[in-house]
Amino acid sequence: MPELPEIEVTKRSLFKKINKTKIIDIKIYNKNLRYKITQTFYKNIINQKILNISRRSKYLIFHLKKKILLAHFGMSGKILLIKSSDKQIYKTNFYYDLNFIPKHNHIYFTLNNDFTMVYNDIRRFGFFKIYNTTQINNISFLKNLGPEPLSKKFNIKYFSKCIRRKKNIKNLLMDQTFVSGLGNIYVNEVLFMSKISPLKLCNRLNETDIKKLIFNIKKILKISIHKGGSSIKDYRNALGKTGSFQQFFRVYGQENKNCSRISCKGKIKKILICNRSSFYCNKCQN
DNA sequence: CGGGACTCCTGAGGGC
DNA sequence: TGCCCTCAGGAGTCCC
Repeated sequence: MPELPEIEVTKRSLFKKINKTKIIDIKIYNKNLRYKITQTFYKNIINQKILNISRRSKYLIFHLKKKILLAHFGMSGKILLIKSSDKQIYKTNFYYDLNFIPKHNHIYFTLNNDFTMVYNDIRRFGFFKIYNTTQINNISFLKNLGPEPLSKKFNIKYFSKCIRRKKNIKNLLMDQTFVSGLGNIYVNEVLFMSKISPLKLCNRLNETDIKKLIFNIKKILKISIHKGGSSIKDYRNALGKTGSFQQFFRVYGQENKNCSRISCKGKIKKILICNRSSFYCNKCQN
């Protein structure tokens, strides 16, 4: 599920429902995520209150009383809340029945307000890790991340400093140390909106290009968050609702279709860049 | 430094 | 129905 908008939408629904609650039970059904769940996982976070829930890039951060619980969803991870006393609303599909443990539900966190937070991840590329609160500024996964794309730090001055590298723009935008939170879908859409080829080299971008890229990155992320993220296969927010931004994709997954720009007679092409699919219009993206 | 190939893992979908 | 192949929102490593 995992690019910035989907994590942000998940964070917001979690914040609304389980912030300030206490973790009163943890059940681990599969320890083998991206990193193995350690023996001390349970004892480190049991009976701790969730003081805050935040997001950095594609990471979710649970600020507990004594620990930091860091989560990353990989390619297919998601978090779902089950409310045991309100099955009428929340038992909308197989993820939601507390009496049946589906194959890919790996961790259940029972909270003291009747909600259970379930981590589901088909491919198990996601992970949970625990840190001491004093380590918050020293977490390796967070330390090297570039600025948040929606922050003021991500501006023309910063961008201009980074484009002297002889690298293509697709890879620069995918590089989490340059800007953190963009993934394959949104990079494709941003480049289309900016009329820039994914293969264009960074050192050939002019100031207009940079302005367009920054503007479209911020705009597309904001719209997607507003639409509840993109549900391509089965992304849901923590309350089981799908997002709708996938209806607005103009290039991602649109191979061989005509370009959606009225005046453009181009076709959407698919190429591989660093083994990831890149979709672009062969006419209007240069 | 940069990028291509490959890895982790499971499931969906297409072709035959 | 079944088998085989390719591909998928991430990200790290190895190699040239």
